[in-house]
Amino acid sequence: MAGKHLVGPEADALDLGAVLRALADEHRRAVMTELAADRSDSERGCNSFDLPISKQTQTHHFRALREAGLIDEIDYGNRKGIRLRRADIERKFPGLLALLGAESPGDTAPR
Amino acid sequence: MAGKHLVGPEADALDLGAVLRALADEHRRAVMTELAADRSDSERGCNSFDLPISKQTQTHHFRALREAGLIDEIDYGNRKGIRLRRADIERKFPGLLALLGAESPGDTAPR
DNA sequence: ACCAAGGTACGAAAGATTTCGTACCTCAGT
DNA sequence: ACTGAGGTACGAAATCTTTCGTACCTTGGT
Repeated sequence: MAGKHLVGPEADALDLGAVLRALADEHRRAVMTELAADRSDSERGCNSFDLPISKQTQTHHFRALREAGLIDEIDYGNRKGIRLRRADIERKFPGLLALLGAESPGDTAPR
Repeated sequence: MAGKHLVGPEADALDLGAVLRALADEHRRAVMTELAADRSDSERGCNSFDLPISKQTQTHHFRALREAGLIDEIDYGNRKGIRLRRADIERKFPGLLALLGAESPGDTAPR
């Protein structure tokens, strides 16, 4: 029951185009924003995100995030764990994760 | 001959989703990478980028960049100028432009 | 006044993406 | 061994994007 790591790209092979395409989708970005906000980087269940889409579609999006190299997926057979690849992302694209939190409210400062 | 500024979103209204969708396209990202690399932020002609696509498609992409708030377009009637909105982008999404240069070669450092 | 170069508008074709229905798999608990 | 919860595979519909053809506009130079 150790859980099988599903494969994604190596840390060095992270591709900016693939990453940006992954982050361009609202649902995937919502997941990434939540993950980036949790500095403990603990593993999370896939259904701990409150996505308003069917489970088949969730499978599709989590796979897209994994194939972009943004998360690890751990397959336990009848459930799945998700973990942010923070170190790999920070090494290759420093500051990217911080941007995901930057669209919080309260940015309406007068210019 | 002053040139008319075509409208884009206000600096405060830059939206991360729109920005990431704009940057997800290879051609648009190539333009942005070139613009981000030139620290003088001088105005450039639209055909000074070596895009392997028709001019109608270029019109489409430059418009997408403007509507995302990433560039200003200045219409001179029979030609058009492009300028990076560096300050606005940096204020709202600090570090984003730096990421565009991060996919240069030479990142193959041993881990 | 004409023309050529650069650009846009509109519309259509081609290609990608997102979404979900149906069917099936895997494990935990009974 | 059965069931239920969580997840995947495959395929199809809907939607969105990218691309370009045709037609037209604007300016500068002849």
